[in-house]
Amino acid sequence: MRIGELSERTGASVRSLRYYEQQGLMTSERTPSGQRTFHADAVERVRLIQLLLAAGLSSPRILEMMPCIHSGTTTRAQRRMLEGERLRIEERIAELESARERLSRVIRIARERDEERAPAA
Amino acid sequence: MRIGELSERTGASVRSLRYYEQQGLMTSERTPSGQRTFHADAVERVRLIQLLLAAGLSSPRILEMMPCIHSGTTTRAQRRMLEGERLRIEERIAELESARERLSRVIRIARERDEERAPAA
DNA sequence: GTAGAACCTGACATCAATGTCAGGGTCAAG
DNA sequence: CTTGACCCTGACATTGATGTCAGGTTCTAC
Repeated sequence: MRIGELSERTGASVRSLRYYEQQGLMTSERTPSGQRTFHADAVERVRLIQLLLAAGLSSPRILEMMPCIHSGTTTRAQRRMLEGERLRIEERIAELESARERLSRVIRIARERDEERAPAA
Repeated sequence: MRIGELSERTGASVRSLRYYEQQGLMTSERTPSGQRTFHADAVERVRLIQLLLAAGLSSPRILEMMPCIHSGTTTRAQRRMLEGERLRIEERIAELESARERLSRVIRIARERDEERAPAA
């Protein structure tokens, strides 16, 4: 498929797809005229890239872990890296949960105030 | 206390504290010579700002919700805003959890491979 | 009073993925 | 052959909190 279709099917912008390729995160073949052609499994790969990018991993990091993901084989250093990234994600989740709790508290209190003024039941 | 002490006690850089003030997120008094002076409760406030910033809220948003947080009173629009931000945080958490699961799977598989090669027990 | 630490303002730099524009090929349908 | 949609490269812009530097003032301790 061409880049436009891949974009549509993944939700990634055409610009982003070209960027991913430039970062070595994915490959494409080219037609004689130079247009990119992607295999069907590129869809899955793009989704994975987006997932990891959204989790705050840098593209060099993602590049680094691509072989681990595909082969299931890792060196000790790679294992440490993977665990380090997972830890970072977990810390990030904890931060977000803490902020969510804070917001929920504010919302709950505001709701109680509101019901005081205009009892629901 | 002066800005350096507040920085130490909150972990926020002096630069950041000045920025928060500039964004209207906090206030300070000034000595006759122009140096900022903060009240003790500024520590709590900075921690709150950092919590919300870390959760991805913009400083105008945080500014907007400050009165809600302190008074517990909200307009309908504010309520919607608060709930919207909470939703965004929850979506973000879901993204991160999904990435964490993906990484955990990779790590687990790598571990199994490793134990095949060098059985632990 | 003097040295050094801490403070002030203002300005510019940073990071990384993405948006956007310019200028120009390619391709399918009429 | 022409039109319009799609593609190409390359370059510059964006975002927003924070880092950093310059040039200057203030405070503290000796």
